[in-house]
Amino acid sequence: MPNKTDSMLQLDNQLCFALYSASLAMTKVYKPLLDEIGLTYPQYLAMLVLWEKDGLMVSELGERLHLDSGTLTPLLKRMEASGLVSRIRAVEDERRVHVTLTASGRKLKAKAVGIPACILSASQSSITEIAALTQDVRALRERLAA
Amino acid sequence: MPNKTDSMLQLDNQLCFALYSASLAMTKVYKPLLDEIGLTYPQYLAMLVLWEKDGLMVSELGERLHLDSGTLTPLLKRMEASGLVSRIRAVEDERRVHVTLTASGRKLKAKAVGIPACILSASQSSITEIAALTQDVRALRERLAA
DNA sequence: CCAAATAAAATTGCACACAAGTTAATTGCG
DNA sequence: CGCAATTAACTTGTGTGCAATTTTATTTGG
Repeated sequence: MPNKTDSMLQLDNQLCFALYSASLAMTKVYKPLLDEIGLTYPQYLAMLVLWEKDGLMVSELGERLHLDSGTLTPLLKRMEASGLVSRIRAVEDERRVHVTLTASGRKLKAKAVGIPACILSASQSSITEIAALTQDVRALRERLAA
Repeated sequence: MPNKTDSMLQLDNQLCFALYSASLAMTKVYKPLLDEIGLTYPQYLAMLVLWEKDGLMVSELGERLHLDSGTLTPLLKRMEASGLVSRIRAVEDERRVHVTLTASGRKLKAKAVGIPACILSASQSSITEIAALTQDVRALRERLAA
């Protein structure tokens, strides 16, 4: 007979699995859209940050994305290799590296503007629902990270 | 001045990023708990499935976790190497591989029963809130995968 | 002023995810 | 029956995530 312990360990009762699989499903929806503009999904997130505010340090980008330099350094090197950003060591403090969009990187924004609407459509939800869920999930993340 | 296009491309308005960072934050909360019982996070998810129903084929496990054999085969080999499961080719159809818990793998469930309560505590939320959010996120995943 | 502490990136090693292609077994159709 | 199509798992190659360590630069305390 099923008991409370079993129920707690059931995959389908796990918020962690819902988040995990929803995040992977989201990545798969983005994949064909991002392939067209030559970005991976984490690279797209980095570009969103840089389109908002250019010239951030690696560590500032990391705070924004909640990722560390072990993840970002190779990712940014690949983005540099594909001509989207420049990585420039700061003259006033040579430990720091500023990540700056190239002209090509800035122009890419024009090709990305249609993506959010595609995702909204794929989600088959209203903007209101999505906004509410976004807030709930963000609030959860903040409590988990506290 | 900020316009609608900019707003749509803002990182903080993106459900995708909320899910992505919440899922990674969740993994970090599990990490120390799973380290104690020698599992990684995806391995823990696989064990949840097997504790519910043992002896599944690789493809059945994949359907349950929404992962393919390219991910599962090496993961299951590592779990086999650590003595938690056996991978046994079916005699009636030698393409199939059944994944079966070892005695050690079954015993591990007793060490894992406390984990959900730890996670609930870390989430600083009520069971009701978590259950509701789980349903919303699961429903989103299903719409995205449709 | 200089050694120790600190800070920012980069590096290394491991474990996912997943696309694409391979191998081996089974099925189904003529 | 024979063979093409299909299926299940495996393999290969790329790109994350992240812990742990290293490198280089700056700051700080004595």
